[in-house]
Amino acid sequence: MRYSKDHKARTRQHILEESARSFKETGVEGTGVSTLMKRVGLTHGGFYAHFPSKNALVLEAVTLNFHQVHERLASKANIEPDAKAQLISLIEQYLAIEHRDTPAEGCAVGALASDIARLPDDLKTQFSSHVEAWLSDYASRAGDAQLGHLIVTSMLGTIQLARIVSNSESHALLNETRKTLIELVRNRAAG
Amino acid sequence: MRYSKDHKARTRQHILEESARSFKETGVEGTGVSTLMKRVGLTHGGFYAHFPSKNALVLEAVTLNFHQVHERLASKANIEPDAKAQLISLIEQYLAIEHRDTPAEGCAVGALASDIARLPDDLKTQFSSHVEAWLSDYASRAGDAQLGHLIVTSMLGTIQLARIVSNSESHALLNETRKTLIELVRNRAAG
DNA sequence: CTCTTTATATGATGATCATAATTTAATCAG
DNA sequence: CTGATTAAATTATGATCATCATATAAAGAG
Repeated sequence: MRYSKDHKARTRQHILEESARSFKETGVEGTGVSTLMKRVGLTHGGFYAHFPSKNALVLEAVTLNFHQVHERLASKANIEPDAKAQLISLIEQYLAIEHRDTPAEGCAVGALASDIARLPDDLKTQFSSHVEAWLSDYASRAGDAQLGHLIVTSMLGTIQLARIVSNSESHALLNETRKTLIELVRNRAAG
Repeated sequence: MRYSKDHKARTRQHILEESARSFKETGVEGTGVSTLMKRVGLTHGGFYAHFPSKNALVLEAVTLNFHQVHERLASKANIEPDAKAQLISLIEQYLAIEHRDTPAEGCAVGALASDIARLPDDLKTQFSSHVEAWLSDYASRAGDAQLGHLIVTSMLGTIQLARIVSNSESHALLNETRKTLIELVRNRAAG
């Protein structure tokens, strides 16, 4: 069953995208190679033609997806005229009900923070720079490292708690953190 | 091998404590019943004399441990003379390097947020009230729901990121969030 | 001192896991 | 249009998973 030249590359990409979704939905340990390949429409044996191990896939898929999602958020935010409004848009998108309810389409760290923390040290080292980039991106957008980091950590904690607590509490928590963080951005010195 | 009257109760307690540690170390899916029972010093078959299912254990162990750990933090904080100093002590303990480095002894939500979010709905519903109690405890300690919730969400996000990023970044992040949150507590209206 | 009770142990069940060797079949080179 | 190449499928590996039926043996009752 040989396919066209770039078919392999497209299949690889398909595995990467589908696995990112799977990991975010059911966790890294909760997603088996065979289940994953079934979702891609292939049998599990073929997996090892594309990746040397499941862990190699985890690293690549989570990294790629983390960037894709944050680029998606940023591209929408960058429509806003100034840095302050852009940062507010990022906060609003991250703390949206829609983001809470669709972890498979959302931020990989928000969905997988605990799983990532438990990854083997070498994988974690390879991934950590991207999280650090997230922190420093928000620090520079806020014009203030302290505020930028407060926004990232609080958004992360909030979306995770919002996915645990009851619906009414969850709704209140999202709204409240959103309001709090936006207030802090608005009240910061200089525009 | 029958043992003394309350031996079963003590074994059950031992399973609860050891499993909480295991879950926080290697995740819910990463901890098998047989591995767990080995840690307790028993074979895996006996598990079902104590719990109807692994999920039942997860709920009970995580709930119990969550309370135990937060009571431990509170009892140390309550040595402080006033509410403000107590809240600051809670923040300092939660964002300590020691807490980052010993997830097995630390806050269950901090170690298992992603896993808890993926639990079956009925378990999540049973657990959610305890997380809500955490939020409202800090809200009342801060005398301000907005500030209390900002503290909890930011502490949670911070400890998780601190367990992912590189050591130097991690150290800086912990120190900074600690400083930011304590500042916010100090500057709040009224004492 | 024997008998019943029951806490723990043993061992089996069938599922699913990650990995990999082998086979099949479709494309491309000659 | 034949033959080498190779993407994907099949099938096998041995480990581990959650669960449970059965066996063992020690404690407490008589």
